[in-house]
Amino acid sequence: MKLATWNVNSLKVRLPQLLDWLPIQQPDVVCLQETKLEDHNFPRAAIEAAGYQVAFVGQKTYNGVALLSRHPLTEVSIGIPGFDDPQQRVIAATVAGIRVVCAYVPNGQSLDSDKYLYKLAWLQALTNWLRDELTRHPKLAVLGDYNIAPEDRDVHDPAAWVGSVLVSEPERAAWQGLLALGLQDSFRLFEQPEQTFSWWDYRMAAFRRNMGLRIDHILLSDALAPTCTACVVDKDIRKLERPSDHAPVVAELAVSA
DNA sequence: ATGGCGGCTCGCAGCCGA
Repeated sequence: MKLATWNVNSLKVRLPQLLDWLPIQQPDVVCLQETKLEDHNFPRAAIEAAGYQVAFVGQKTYNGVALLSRHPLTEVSIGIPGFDDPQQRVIAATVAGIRVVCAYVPNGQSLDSDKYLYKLAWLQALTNWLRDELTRHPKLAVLGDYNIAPEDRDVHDPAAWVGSVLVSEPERAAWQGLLALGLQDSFRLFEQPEQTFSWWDYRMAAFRRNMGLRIDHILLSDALAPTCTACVVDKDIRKLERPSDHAPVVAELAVSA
């Protein structure tokens, strides 16, 4: 069972890349973020023709998430229950007995921004919800763009990023709060090349110079983590013309679908 | 690194992302 997450930064623009990529990686489940599409514009037919069921929720211009699955997708839920949020950032479903949550955590903009306070409140709401969700679904996977680089080794130049959004202590504390629920960072279950990132700024030839951050993650519950056999960042798609600024993260589980 | 890119919008400049 292969799980993937990818912030596409506009599914309208990235759909051809997605359709090319699906048969190459052959993921069982794909979580997409920043689809930036209203539901009536979602390319359902093209994705179903590629062999995937799909659940999605979106809005114009910003945000928007989708779940693709080669297997039946049940118990679809949208948003964080009890957290009133006009921004479409969460969709969840059950696939082959695994509860899969697709999350697009707010960016936060800067530490003195109202958006930063929203980000921290949002992360607290996510944490509270996942605590409950884990009691209902011990086999839980939370994939998405967390907009948090958990440690300095997830940052190309930690000194340059001190005091910045994505690396601040409150954000990293929120990340630790998620782990404390009984979730594990699948990427760190394995030996990994140093300077492995999942996002690179479009500017300054940042990708070519590998000036990136690791902010896209696959968290697996304690019940699921022992089944994980690999977790990698798939950089190939970031090398294409007109790429997303994010690369997909892919985890393999030794469980049958 | 603090810009420089790229995506979006009843666009033609400004906002946002990260």
